[in-house]
This record gives sequence, structure tokens and C-alpha cells, in this order.
Amino acid sequence: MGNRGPTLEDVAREAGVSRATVSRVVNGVRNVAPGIQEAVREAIARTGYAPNQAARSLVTRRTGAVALVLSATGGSFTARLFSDPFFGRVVDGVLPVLRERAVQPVLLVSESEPARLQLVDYLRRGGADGALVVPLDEDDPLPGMLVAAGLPTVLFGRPRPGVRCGWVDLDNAAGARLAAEHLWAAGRRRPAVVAAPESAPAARERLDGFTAALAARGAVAVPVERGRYTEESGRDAMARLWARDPGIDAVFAANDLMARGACRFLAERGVAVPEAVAVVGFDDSTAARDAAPPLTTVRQPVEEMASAMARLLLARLDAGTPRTGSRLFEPVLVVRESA
Amino acid sequence: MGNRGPTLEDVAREAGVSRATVSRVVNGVRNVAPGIQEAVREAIARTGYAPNQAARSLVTRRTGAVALVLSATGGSFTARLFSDPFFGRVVDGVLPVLRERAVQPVLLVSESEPARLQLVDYLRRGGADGALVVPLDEDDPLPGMLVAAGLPTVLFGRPRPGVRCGWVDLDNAAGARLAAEHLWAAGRRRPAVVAAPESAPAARERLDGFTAALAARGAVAVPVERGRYTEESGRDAMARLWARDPGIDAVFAANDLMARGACRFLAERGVAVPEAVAVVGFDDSTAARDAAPPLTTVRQPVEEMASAMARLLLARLDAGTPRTGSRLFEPVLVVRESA
DNA sequence: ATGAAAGCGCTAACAT
DNA sequence: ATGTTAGCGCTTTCAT
Repeated sequence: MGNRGPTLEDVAREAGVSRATVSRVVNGVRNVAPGIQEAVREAIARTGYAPNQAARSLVTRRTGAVALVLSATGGSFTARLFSDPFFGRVVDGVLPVLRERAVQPVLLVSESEPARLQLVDYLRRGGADGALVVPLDEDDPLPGMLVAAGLPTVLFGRPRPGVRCGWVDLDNAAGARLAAEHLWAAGRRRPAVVAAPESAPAARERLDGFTAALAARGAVAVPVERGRYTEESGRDAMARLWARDPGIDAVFAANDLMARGACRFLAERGVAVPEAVAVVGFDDSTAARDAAPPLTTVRQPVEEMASAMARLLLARLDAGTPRTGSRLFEPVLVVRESA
Repeated sequence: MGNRGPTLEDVAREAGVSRATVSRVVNGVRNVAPGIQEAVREAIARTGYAPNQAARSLVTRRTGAVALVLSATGGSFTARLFSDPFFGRVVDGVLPVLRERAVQPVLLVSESEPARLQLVDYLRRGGADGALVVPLDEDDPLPGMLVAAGLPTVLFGRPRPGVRCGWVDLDNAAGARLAAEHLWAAGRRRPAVVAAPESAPAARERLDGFTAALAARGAVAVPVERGRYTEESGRDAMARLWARDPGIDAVFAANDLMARGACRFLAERGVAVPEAVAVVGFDDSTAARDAAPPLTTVRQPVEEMASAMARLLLARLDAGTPRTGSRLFEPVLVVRESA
């Protein structure tokens, strides 16, 4: 049930001043005599007053909250959501920026069509002042819907054409190129790829970037199998690759978890990593560092990117203009033991 | 920026009716002539109207949102939050129940002292109608703060004494007993425990329940090492146990992830599981099924418990009474290959 | 520096 | 079945 608590009026009466004065004190506006300020604060403490956000929002048109939306179009993805360190890193990057500005971060998950509709509704009604969206699939209509609803929005990953909003992204193709060049330079001539679902644009850039870099060096067709981001699916994809061609001498995986899965399969078969097969992951998540052997991987500065996303949104909210900036990040190859 | 959109007034003018009628249509109240309903719907579509939640909440004292709070007192726990399948299961259990009732689920994380304060403030101001709280540490003051603030609250795990609110919980001690009896019946006489941090009440019940059940059967002191819920920490704890006593013939871990870590250590040492050492996990998360070998584990019906938590809260919100029910769940031993 | 008063957009009596 | 009207609790001019 709602705040059946004390109102500004109650505090005002208690302190012997007007509502306006209490409001000024609560909102830290200057021009209130120190003595009165003190009296008001005491009255607030005595009454246990807490402002009613609905009433406040009604006039300020602000909620003081920002949504962090994790969205997928496919079925239940909470399993991935809460097992891939990637999302934790996004959250880690976003929280401090919002907290510093006393903006309440609100996590929303959109895992199905009805959920998406409900979520858009919630946000259109003013559930939050803006949205930071992490879409997992390219064909996700959510960003477009939010932008169309006029909600200030910033994406992790570039928006599809026609959707005008801010974004941060990694130069995924450049990252894949880094991996390809590293493997090539190490003399690997028969590389394969454990790719992610086609629906993810970032994943496609990684795959295309890798094969393109290799093709430029004269490599022939690179075998590709797809996983679903999990370690398990990476293991299975590697098994399929191996069944197709046990002559493979290098593997590039679209994320660290799948790279670990590939390593696991190879270990099961007694294939030495990196001696017989070199493995390169992507992200440089904690999963890469903790792997056995530690993974060589393409570092994606997720926390930084997430912080930038939050700052971009806050800047837009401050400015009040409908324009938002964007930022592209450069990947770095982190060489460990697996390649 | 706030909804600078059309208001009820605009729609009413457009449809040639009064605000009240539009409100009735929007809220699905009967007693509106079909023809008028139609006209209003068209006007809504034409204007692109979306209700202003702040205005609505101001009068209804409802936000239509419920918070799912993940709370820890220790430092950054988002790493665990987004790597332990446990939370995903909680979310999976809660979402459908809320969605069905058109209540917007809002995830809030409370990972530090300032975050906690900000969160309590947000909720006190009416950020959500109630809270489902998953506290990770026994000494977490958050549940008490929310209850004191008068917010309808239901916990995952029993509240500390003095905090009156609803809860759901697993009979952890019974689960540990199940594990102990299984191992004992299999002839294991030198079991050890990979426990969780002492601060978690559920974890303590598991440890105490296990040692108590064993003591009742005449077992001597059981060696204990603690992990931090992650696979990595479970591996390390197992390594310490092994260093202390390589005669161990069984291990009970406080969650599946740590059980996996224990298995990994044993595999590295060439110790056969379950032949030489039997391993029992806790939770029956996906991590148990996917482990090599598949884990024998104590099943905690997390999704069901989470659904129950949500229903308990909704029932209380419907009733408007300050009382909330609670529910204790019984664990089941799932026997697979590791023990 | 403080108070009075006018809304913000909506729902819910109450009237008709 | 529909319209009129009185607030919900707050911020914010505008006076003083």
C-alpha cells in the first residue's frame, strides 16, 4: 500500500513554517535561514517524512531513475543473463556512474514479446527518465520502440539503421583481425571459428572480421560452428569442428566462455593447448583469466563502455536536447598462454 | 525528459467525451457504451496517448511495479550475481508470476552501504509497491530497513529475529542431512565439507546440518574449508582439504559451483570421482547437470520458492493487510554420478 | 527569506 | 451511461 506517511504539510505544521519552506529544505535550495533549516530537519526526523515521488514527478517530470535494460528476442535468456560475466561487467560499469549522481539504477529484463510490450509501456508512462539498453539480437525491436516513444536511449552496440539514438560499441572487426594476425604470425594455417548466433551483430562482425583478415593473407575456407555463448555450447561446437577436421591448428571463439568450452573438449581428447591447437577468446572476462590454460583473448573494455553509456545518457538528460553522442572503443589483444 | 505527450484531456477533446470516460476506457472499467469505447480507442491511437504514471500513482497510491532486490553487504558482488545460476533461477521464478498480473518487475541491486541507503530512499518514496528481497548475508540490515519503512516485503530466507515480514525458505539442515545419510549409507566414513562464508545463514545451516547428522552416526571431526560460492574458490578449498588430509573419501559442498570446483581439483590430481572420493553438491542448478561427472546434489526448488515469494507479496498487496504468509520448502536428494 | 496559490495529470466519488 | 468536481502531494512562480 502507498505511503500512508506524513506529507510536506505535516512537516510544515510541525515546524511552524509553510510547505514551500519545507520543500526548499528538502531539495537543498538556498535562501533558507539556518535556524529554520534546523527546525525543519528536526520536524522531518520527528515525523519520519519521506517525499512522495509520484507527486514530485508529476511536477518535475523526472523520476530520478534510469533503466538498464537487458533484452533478447529469443526464449528464456535469464539462464545466459546470469551465467555470462559480460552482464555483470556492464552492471559494474553503469552503477557507479549513476550512483554518483544519485540516480537510481533500475534493471529491467525483456525476455519475451509480452515482457517487451509491458516494459515499453512502463517506460512510456514515465517509469524512468531514460534507458541504457543492451540488446542481444540484431532484430530486437525494443530500441526502436523506445526511441519512437521519445525516451532518451543509449545502446550497447550500434542501432539498426533508422533508429536514432546514442550508442557505444567496440570495433569488433578490428578485434577479430587482431586475433587472426596473431594466429597467422604464429604460423597457424588451419584455423577454425566457434561463432555466436547469427542474430547478434557484434558476433557477426567478429566472424566476418576474422575470415576477412585471414582471406587477405591467402587462407582458404575457415570452418565455422556456432555456439550459444555458454561454455557447454562452445565445447559442443568444438566437438563438431573436430569431427569435421582434426587437422585444425587454431580456434577463434566469439567469447571467452565458448573458448573455455573448446579448451575443455581438446583437453578431453588429449590435444595440447596451445602446442597442437591455439585458442583465442573474446572479451577478456574473468573467465579468460581463470581458464586452464589462461586464455589469450581480445579485450573488450566492457566496464568502460558501460560507464560511457551511462554518462552519455546523463549528459543528454542534463542538456534536455534530443541529441546523444556515441563512442567507438578499440580492442586490444591480451596474450596469455592459450595462443 | 518527462512525457511532454498528450494528456487525458487531449484524448477527451479528440474523442468528444469527458476525461472521466477516457479514464474508464483506459482502465477497462465497464459501463461505457461500445460506440464511445471505440471512439476513445481511436482517439488514443491518433494522439499516441500514454497515461502518466506519476499522476496515476498520486491518487491510487500504487506504482504497478514490484522490486526484486539482490542484496549483499560485502564489496562488489555483481561478479557473483552474474555468474551463479542461482539468481537466474530466482528471476525465472519471479518474472512469470508478476508478468501475469501485469506488475512490472524491477531489479535493484544493493552492493554497498551507499547503494543500500539510496535504494531504501527510492523505495520509501514509492518507487515500487513492495519488495522481494534476496539477502546474501545474515547481517544485512536491508530487510529490517524496508520493513521499518512500512514497505510490504518478502524474503528469500528467514528474517533475522525482530524483523516481521513474509519469507520462503528451504529446510537447509534437512538437505544437508540427506547428503550426509547418502554418503554414510554408501560407506563413506571420512567426509569433508566445502562450506560457504559464515555470514550466510543458509550456508551455516547446511554445514551444521551435515556435521550434526554425521556426529549422530558416530563420525569424528569433519574437516571444513570455505569458499565464496564460485567454482574457482571451490577448487581452492578442495585443494586445502586435500593438503590437510588426502584420506578424505567424500565431499559435501554448499553449492553446485563449488562442488564442480572440487571435482576439478580431484580430476587434476587423478583422483577418481566417485570411486575414490564421492562429491555431493547443493541446489541442483544447471551447473550440476552439466558437470563432469554429473553431480549428485540436494535439490532446492528455487524457481518454485521464488514464485511463491512473488505470490505471497501480491496476496498481501491485494489484501492490504500488514500480514504476510511464509512457506518452508523441503529439499530432495538428486542422485547422479558423483556420489 | 518566507508564504500564498496555482497547477502537474489522473482517479473516484457524486450527480445526473 | 456519462459528466462534474474535488483532491492526491509536491514544486514553483509570484508576492511580500
